[in-house]
Amino acid sequence: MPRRSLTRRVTVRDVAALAGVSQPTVSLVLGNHPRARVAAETRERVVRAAEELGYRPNVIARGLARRRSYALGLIVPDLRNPFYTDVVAGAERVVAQEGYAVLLCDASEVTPHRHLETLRERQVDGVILDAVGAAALGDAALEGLNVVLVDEPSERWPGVASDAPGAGRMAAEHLIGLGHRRLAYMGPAVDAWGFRMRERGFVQAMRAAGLDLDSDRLRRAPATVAGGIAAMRALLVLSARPTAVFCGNDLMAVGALKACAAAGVSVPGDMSVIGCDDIELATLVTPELTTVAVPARELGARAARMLVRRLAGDAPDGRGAAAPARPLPVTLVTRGTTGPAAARPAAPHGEG
Amino acid sequence: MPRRSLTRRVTVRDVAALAGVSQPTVSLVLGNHPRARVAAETRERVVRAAEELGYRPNVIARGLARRRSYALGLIVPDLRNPFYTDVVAGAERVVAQEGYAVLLCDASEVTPHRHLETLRERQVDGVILDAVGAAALGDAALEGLNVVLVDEPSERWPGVASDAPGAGRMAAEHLIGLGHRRLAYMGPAVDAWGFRMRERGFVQAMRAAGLDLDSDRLRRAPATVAGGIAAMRALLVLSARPTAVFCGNDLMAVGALKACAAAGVSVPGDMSVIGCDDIELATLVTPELTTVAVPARELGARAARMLVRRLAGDAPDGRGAAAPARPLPVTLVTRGTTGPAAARPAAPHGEG
DNA sequence: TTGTAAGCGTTATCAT
DNA sequence: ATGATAACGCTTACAA
Repeated sequence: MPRRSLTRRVTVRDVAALAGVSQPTVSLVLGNHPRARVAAETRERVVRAAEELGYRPNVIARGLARRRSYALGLIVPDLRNPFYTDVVAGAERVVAQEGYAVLLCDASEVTPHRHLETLRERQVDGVILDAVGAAALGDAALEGLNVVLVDEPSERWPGVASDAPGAGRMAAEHLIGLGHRRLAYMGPAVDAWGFRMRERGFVQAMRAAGLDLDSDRLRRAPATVAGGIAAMRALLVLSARPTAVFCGNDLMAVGALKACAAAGVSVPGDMSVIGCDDIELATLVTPELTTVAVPARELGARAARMLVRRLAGDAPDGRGAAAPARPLPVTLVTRGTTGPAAARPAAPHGEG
Repeated sequence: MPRRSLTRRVTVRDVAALAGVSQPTVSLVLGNHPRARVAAETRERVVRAAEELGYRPNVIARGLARRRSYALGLIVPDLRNPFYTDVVAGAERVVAQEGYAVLLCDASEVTPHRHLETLRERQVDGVILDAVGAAALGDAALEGLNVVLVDEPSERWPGVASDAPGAGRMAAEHLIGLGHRRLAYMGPAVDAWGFRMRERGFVQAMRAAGLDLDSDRLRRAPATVAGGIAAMRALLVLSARPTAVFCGNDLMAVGALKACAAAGVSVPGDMSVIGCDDIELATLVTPELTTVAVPARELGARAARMLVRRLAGDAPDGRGAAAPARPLPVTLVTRGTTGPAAARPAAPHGEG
């Protein structure tokens, strides 16, 4: 076999030589150009030569010449949150099909700014930002990049979003429908559109039902399990303890559950808990978590498709969100952590 | 401000022009070459010019010239398993510090072969393979690549591994120490070193204690929650039902827990369950999962360091595992899902 | 110490 | 239909 693995890399030149054609001809044939006008017989020879030599195009070189890297950046808030790995999976698949590579960036390890910097240096053709606060990034950070936003609508950049206000509304209506009147919300302080809207939708639906969200019952904490634990602990010691709580995401909700268990508060007997996202974990806790399902994969896939399409359409720096795609619907998933409000609200437990 | 964002990209040439020096000089200064011999005053001018123009090096072009891409591939079995996202996080941090980018590949979405192909085309400087069965990949797939293996020791490639046999042994000893005699194991059928060794260590420790692993009590299923559910279901209907089971990883263990709950089998009362990995999820189920902790981040970090070092050392295709680093220690984490064996083994439950 | 020239592997624009 | 030739942006001898 004519493997020349340890020697020099095989280039178009080698292929050209073997096929007995000029080097650019090879490029024409192998560049899978749709309508490359080259004689069938020539093409045949080239292809065969390439195969025989085990030729692999050098994407780097191609990128340099075409002034495209065929690489995309994808920045997510935290890969340890399964929700985002789902978004990634959705995007990755689409993007791979189109021949792009993905530079995955975890904003919890390195700041978005630094990531953007790196991505720029690597000449990415575009960037998907998922809930990393694009607005707060400053215009310069995104200047000249092809950007698509996930879950942070903007006038400036196109993107896709889930129906976050709807999620909050659904949570509230579900709880209120169960007879709860003293509701609470926990979510992160970060200025992320998704969380803000979930909260807003929740509050609005409460208002619509004539209920108020006392400031004591609005807890700010990181959108993690630990944050959920902390927030729930704070809620549990309130003199007017809520009977139900909506958590900004499932991770927090699971933390809330843990805190209840630790405090001997029964769920959903004494406390109803509802999350948001519907990650796999939601079905792994006991009781299983009631939550509002957000289509993570779909979010990722759509964003990717949108970006890829834009790149193909040669809109190098196209401003403005095109057709402001309407939000992806979310759905209530009733499971075991929400139940009817007790006849009379439970008083704070004594210790023991 | 002299921002020329929408115009042509800023290149070394522009910087050279503004600084009034030749283009290679700029390259010399900005290429952060350790001992680049260039007049302090010149360097100063260049740096200032670069800053003023907002110059950003084009990593692609640099790669082409240096015949290096400063990109690494990282292939993991499944990003939905938090264990692997931890490995990724560990690697990512190290690698980012060294100025490399990571092309993340999920072997559950696309075959390792295709990933390798893509990575080759992108001229990655090296690849980290985590438990994707490098041995079974065939020599050609890895030929000419700089490879580091995680959790699959090989004569051919260097790598790092955890003490998988030790994990199995610890699990067995823990269970046996609690008085269990009828043990079971569940793990995937895939030919992955880690799982094989966990199993082997488990079985050996049983033998050492004069116990046998009946084939009925050796269940093969995917290393997922669903797999764990299926495997546990099968165990529960055995006439000689085990009193304790070691699960190949935590995901399976959680599945096992769910299956027990669904069947009304109390854990650890009627069944002890021990997992392996110690992912965050282990502390989120009730009762919390007893497991053997494997240092995921550390595995990723070490592999990355190993690879980066090799690349720096200019060992383009260095064969052979260097110092066959000894395995990273694992530790038993006793939590709530294991307990003493019941005085007399529980008979299979009737229905009701 | 600095500039000149050549080249990295491709693609693109011309003539032919 | 094909083949020279010139980029792409940067690095790296080697010459000045």
